[in-house]
Amino acid sequence: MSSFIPCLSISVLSDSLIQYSSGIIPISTTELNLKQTLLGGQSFRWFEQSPNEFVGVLHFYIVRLQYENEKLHFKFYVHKNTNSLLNECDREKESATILHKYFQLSVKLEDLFEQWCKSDERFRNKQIPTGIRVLDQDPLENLICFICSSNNNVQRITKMIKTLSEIYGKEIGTLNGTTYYQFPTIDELDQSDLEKDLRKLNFGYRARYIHKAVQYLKHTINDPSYFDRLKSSSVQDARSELLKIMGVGRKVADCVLLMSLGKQDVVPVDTHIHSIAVTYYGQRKNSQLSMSNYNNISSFFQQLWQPYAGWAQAAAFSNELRSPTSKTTSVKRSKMTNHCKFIKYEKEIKES
DNA sequence: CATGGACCTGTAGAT
DNA sequence: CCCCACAGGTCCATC
Repeated sequence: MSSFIPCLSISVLSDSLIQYSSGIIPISTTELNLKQTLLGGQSFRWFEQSPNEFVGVLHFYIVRLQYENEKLHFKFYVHKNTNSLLNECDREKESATILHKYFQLSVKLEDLFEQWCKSDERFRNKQIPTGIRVLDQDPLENLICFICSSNNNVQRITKMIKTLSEIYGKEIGTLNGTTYYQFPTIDELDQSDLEKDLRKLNFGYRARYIHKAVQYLKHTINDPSYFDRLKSSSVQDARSELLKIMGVGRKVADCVLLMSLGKQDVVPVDTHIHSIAVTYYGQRKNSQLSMSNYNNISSFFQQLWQPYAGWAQAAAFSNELRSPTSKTTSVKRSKMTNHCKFIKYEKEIKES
């Protein structure tokens, strides 16, 4: 409890930046594992300043979070020209509300865990960490991030998104020597040379995807409430809409559905979840991730982990991720469990 | 339909 | 030091 205050006293703000609010949200470690949640591969906009301290950008705020003694400390910063009519107390409440929504704190993770333990022995045997929450992220930002994620690693994705924000997003201010930028809006990204420019910035073939996606959303869809519409659509309808976007395949679509459109039961299947299915749940080896295969694995986990299967996926996934810089590979895989379950499930699928 | 390549870039690890 | 495989996939062309 002593380390937080001194830490804050040394923060240096640029002239353009002002502290907007600060406060505390009490929350247990079983409900929130801050590091795994922020850096576990669902968001690419958070940076670890020191152990248990993170800085990122939410809307037009720079947000600083620190977890200590069962409490989430927060501080919000804004550009000085962002005028707010709220008094200090209301700003704190507003900030807490933003975090409450972002971390989806009305979802009780401990209760979900209890449910998952009943159906999955890997949860029961404590092979899955607690406190990993699915973040409710901005749809456009999430979409672009996961378009960038294809055939890529977290380190590089994070760098690309940082670059994208610096080039196209509005500057917020400089905190402790680092300048932070808002994620660009669709209008800010709507530039004729976007692909060419992104290629220069080493986005690779994803430059074309992003350019096409922006063109499509801005000029073909041209609807500010597009993502809101998808939120209130069924999973199937929303997914088939997302699949129309260049660079968005089934996996990216499912990530957007889960992480920014509130579809809590969707289980995105990537190489890691695929290999988890092979290692622990008896999926056939050497099977490539074909469409029917994807459907099988996704709906298997959906059944196994309901409700909020996507949240269980995030927890199960968190151990598997590794950046190319880290030597430590994922957790050692113990013996295969649940083998029979998957075989049985496959049979049931065939019969139905 | 299902399957196999190509696709950008950066880097850890082996040769 | 050079080479190569691989990192939260998707698109496109052929069976």
